[in-house]
Amino acid sequence: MSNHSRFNERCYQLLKLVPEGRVTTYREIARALKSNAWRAVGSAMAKNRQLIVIPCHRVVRSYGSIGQYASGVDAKANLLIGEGVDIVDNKVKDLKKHLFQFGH
DNA sequence: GGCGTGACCCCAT
DNA sequence: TATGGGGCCACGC
Repeated sequence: MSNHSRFNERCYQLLKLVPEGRVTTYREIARALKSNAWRAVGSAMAKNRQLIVIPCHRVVRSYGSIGQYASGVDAKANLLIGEGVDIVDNKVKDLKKHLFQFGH
């Protein structure tokens, strides 16, 4: 385990584990890191410049709202829909169905 | 070495 | 059912 990594990078590594058609939440990532820094997780995503390598479009809010995205919420919604996630009015229709958990 | 900021969360009106 | 406000943490200046 490299606890030497920056918090941001640990978020990215976790995010890479989320497969297509699945989503996770800012809170789940923080929880997986044994932290309550959901805020910091959001900041980490915002600073992500490698949109292709790091699929931050698969991160949504706890209530299912898709939140924000560097290229706009519409792009985020379309990407998710393209992966098979049901999106209605910028919200995940059935979060429980698509939610990927890191095993806790 | 302190302070503001942000792709958030949740409860109380 | 909609909003408001307080709280949480890492990062950069």
